Amino acid sequence: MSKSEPSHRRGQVVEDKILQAVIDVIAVEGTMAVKVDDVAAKAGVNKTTIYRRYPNRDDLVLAAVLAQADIAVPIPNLGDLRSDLLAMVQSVADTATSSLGRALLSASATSPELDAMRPRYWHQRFAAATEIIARAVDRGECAAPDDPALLVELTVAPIHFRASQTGGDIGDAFLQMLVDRLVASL
Amino acid sequence: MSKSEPSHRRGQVVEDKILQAVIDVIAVEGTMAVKVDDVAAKAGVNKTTIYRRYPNRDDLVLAAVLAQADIAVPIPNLGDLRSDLLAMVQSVADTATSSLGRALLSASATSPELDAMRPRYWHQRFAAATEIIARAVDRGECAAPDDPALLVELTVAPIHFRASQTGGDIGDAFLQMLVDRLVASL
DNA sequence: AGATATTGCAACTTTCAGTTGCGTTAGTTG
DNA sequence: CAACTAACGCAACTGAAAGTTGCAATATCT
Repeated sequence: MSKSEPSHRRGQVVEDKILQAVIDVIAVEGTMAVKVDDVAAKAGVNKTTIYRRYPNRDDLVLAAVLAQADIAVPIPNLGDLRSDLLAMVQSVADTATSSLGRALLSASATSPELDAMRPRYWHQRFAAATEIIARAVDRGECAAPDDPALLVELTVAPIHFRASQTGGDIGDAFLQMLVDRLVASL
Repeated sequence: MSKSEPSHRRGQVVEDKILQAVIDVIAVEGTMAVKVDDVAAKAGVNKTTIYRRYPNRDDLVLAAVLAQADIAVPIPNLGDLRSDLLAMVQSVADTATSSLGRALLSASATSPELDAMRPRYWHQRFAAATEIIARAVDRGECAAPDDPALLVELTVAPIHFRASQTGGDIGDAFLQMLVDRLVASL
């Protein structure tokens, strides 16, 4: 057992630099613009080192994205259902309009691995949101809904839809309207 | 006036073959799988000819997708509100799940033309859907809503959301639920 | 038929992904 | 501190696909 971490690693430092370089590129030019040679240069690392850690370009991009997505989605806790929902919905709107968010969440034009990652990301968010609702139920603010995840989904979808498709305005009025509809159905 | 089309063109025929070849590939394997050499082969045309018409690969794909997008969205008229809405919602689901539709509607910052086209596409669909509702109101099936376009938007968004983000199931049950919620709010 | 635009063809260059062998550096252990 | 070893740097590769160029062949219009 005393397997004292066979880690010979100066690795973690290098890995962080690499993934950060990838994220930097994605945020500005999108996932398609990520070139391994460029990443190596920006990270001050040799191309070979990258390929030693990630079998191919797609896996590299995926790892970077996952590292970003893993920063836990905060669960607002303001003590009031409407406030919590508004904070969460605002957070969704922020990522949906940020260039990094758009790059990460744009379907197609990416790798199958990224496609597989999106559902996990959203389930994470849904879990956070249902937690909000569960707390409100505990406080006696409202009745427990049949399918809280679905309600959250129907609330979040229009935000992403406007951001990625219609280009419609995503302002306070819109977000409040969505929250109102969710609360009304409780 | 007698500008008798300086067209020396045997071109239109060739152009159609090229774009059709691109569409064929997209429909099966997606936009990423489109290789200029392959397209040239499938279209029975030389690679040079393609590059004489389209400056680069992206513009070629874009041209093919835009040509497909111009086919008008049909407005179902089955004489019943629920039936019309279901048909329309089903049509949205079909395009959202087809690889051609995904190519059209995926938000990739790589083509401003596509970005500009998406809102128009959806407004066209919204117009068709509000037409459906307007007819139902005329028939006395329901009251006229404040903002029919918004209702349609909230109905369509979850479909596209599941198709492009969560990968959630888009079946009859889901579509009917969406339509039910729309009808209920009339 | 003759002029001209369009296409075919082949041999390029360029870019980027991914690989390989070997030398070098930096942690780990005694 | 010395030796061992994993991780890294370096350079020169291969391979696939994008994009280019000059010239010959062919279709279309007048």
